Amino acid sequence: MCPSTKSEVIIMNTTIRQIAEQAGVSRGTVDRVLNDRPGVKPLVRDKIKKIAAQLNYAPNVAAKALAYSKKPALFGIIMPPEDISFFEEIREGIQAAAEELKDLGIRLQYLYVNNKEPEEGVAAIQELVAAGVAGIMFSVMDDALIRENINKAVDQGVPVITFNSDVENTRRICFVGQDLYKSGRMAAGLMSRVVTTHPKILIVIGSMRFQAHRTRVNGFKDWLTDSDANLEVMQVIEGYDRYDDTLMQINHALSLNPDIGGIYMATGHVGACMDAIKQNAGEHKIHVVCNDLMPEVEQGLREGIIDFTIVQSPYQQGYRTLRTLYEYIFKGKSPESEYIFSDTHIKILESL
Amino acid sequence: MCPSTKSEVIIMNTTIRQIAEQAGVSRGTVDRVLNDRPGVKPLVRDKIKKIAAQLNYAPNVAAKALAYSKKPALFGIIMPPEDISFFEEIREGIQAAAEELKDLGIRLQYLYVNNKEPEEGVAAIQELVAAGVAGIMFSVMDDALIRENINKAVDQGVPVITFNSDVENTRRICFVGQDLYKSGRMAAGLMSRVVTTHPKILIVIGSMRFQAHRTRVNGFKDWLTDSDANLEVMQVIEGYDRYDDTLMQINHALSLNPDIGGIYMATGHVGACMDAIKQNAGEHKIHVVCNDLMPEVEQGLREGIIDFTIVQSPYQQGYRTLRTLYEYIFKGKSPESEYIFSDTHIKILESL
DNA sequence: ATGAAAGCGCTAACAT
DNA sequence: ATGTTAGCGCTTTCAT
Repeated sequence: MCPSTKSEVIIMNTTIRQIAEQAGVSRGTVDRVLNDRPGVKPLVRDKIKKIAAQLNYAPNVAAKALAYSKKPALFGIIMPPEDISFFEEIREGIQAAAEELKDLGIRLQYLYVNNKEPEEGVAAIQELVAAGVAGIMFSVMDDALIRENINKAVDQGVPVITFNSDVENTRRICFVGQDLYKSGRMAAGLMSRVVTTHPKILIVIGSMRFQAHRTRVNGFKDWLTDSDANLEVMQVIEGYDRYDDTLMQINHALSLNPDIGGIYMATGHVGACMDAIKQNAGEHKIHVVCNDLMPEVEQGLREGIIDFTIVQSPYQQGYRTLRTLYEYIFKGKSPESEYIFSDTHIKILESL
Repeated sequence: MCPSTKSEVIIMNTTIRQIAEQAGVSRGTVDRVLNDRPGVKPLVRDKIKKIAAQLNYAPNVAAKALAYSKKPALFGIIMPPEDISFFEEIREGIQAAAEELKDLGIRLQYLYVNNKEPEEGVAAIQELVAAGVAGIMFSVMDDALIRENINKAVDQGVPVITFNSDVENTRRICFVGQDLYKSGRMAAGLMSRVVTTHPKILIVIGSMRFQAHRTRVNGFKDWLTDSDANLEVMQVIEGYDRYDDTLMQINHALSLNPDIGGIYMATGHVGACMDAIKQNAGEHKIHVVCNDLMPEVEQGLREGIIDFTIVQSPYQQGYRTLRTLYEYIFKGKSPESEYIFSDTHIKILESL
């Protein structure tokens, strides 16, 4: 037999028993220290912590899971109602992770809150903390009240991970979500490949007041600056996610500039955009690049109105958030980075 | 507080103890039956199996892991050497899954074999079976000798999953790999979006004798038939993965047809293709769509020679294969389908 | 052929 | 403040 190489790594993990022996205490005491439970003299506590660090201790998750199996740790999830298609996909990712962690001592508690009222989000956090959750996954729009309560939860020993939309300037352990800037850049790159004859571009968003919307626009514009493509952004339309406003403004822009060759629907009402294009069908094709994969977008791809859509792997966001929280709580492993970006992918009709 | 819905599912799993009680035997006997160990009267065996099925028994992985922790189950991995970039990514996926399964009672054993000699693959299988592996991940080119030995392993109770390249007509439990046909279709869809003025297309592959290569070509051509795009495949070039052959043939084709507007590098020597294009630079741009993300492709994207590349998530292939094998062995869960396709994604320069 | 029991690493309840 | 011990569900060894 030829160059068939072998590799076998035996990892003998350290146990609390070993730590206990080295420290000259019982395993109960070690357990107390390692899980920040009260009732240990500070001096002993430090000693044990030092030994644990030295021995590179990491808990055995199987053993932990088994011990927890009668009374699993509760993981709280706060997010908008299921009937939003984007969040449904996130939820599928969460469920997939939960399935893998099924026997590993965890239980989920979903709390669906309206994204508009911070008070609901606050109430949800408090309810979960009171219920004794081991950690929280949180996805509600930023707000001072929310920030305050996230920090309060953390102070009470309940780690929080934000996902999909971040709540910055808090002590959440990390954020799992999309790379908005990158998606803006990719949109520009795609646009430059399909828009050849009519280089004037329209960008449509909800509002420049939202950081998320601005970031995509910045990504798009920065790409134009960096590249030598001759595309030109005519106008950034704010449609406030309303059909009428969006339709009217796009109509207006298109009638004023019949030579617009592309529209980047960064956010906002896709249906309105598609209708506007239908109403203004001219001699040349108007190319459309947008984000996410809502039903209207799928429809647009099928009709050939939308060329590309850039998706942000919502499934992956759900999956990674739960797993990251699990690793943090059960293995004491902090995420590598404060920002965990989900993959940014391009989809066309043939991808479906 | 408003419409905040709750959901909490408590899953009380059945244990071998319960089965033992219901069957009026000891847990040891149940364990023997459930793991197909010898030493149980057929009558008792059937009874226990029936009860287990009725109670919808599934083993608790944490408990199983803990019991195995002193002597973890060995998972064998047979694949081409690490220094192939595609397989390195697959390996990263395998390692990521292994990391998650770290405390769950498994250990990996890699065997790197040359993809060209079936005998090496056979020897590897036999070596692993002799070593007492619990299951095998296998990725070596199809061959009668290989097929025979895969079946032999299965007969000896060692489940096999093929990945990346399948070995058909065997009793492997499933195949994890790319959807070649789909990637061919997507390539055609992309081509139609960027090739506008010069609709003649060249397809370059290694050889039509390989099913994998044919399948992509078929996907591409079928898409053309189904759509009303006016693209036309001029020629399918077989370059046998050799630089010289590929370069010469493409050069020949391009000089004969200066109006070729696109090349689909389905497989084969990308570097040769890029050089041919440089040597034949004409008035119009020749658009290139290819597969995978080898270093040359990345280079091509940066130079603007390649428009799109379609990737098949090798990382995901590695990850999913190991997890699927684990679920099969430790949870007794068969994959939903015989074919598990990794995601097919489009990448552009801005994706990198 | 089958039963009994020890042990895997950790938690939690009880004892000191 | 700290030690002791009984599980958690499964595997495995030793008895019967």
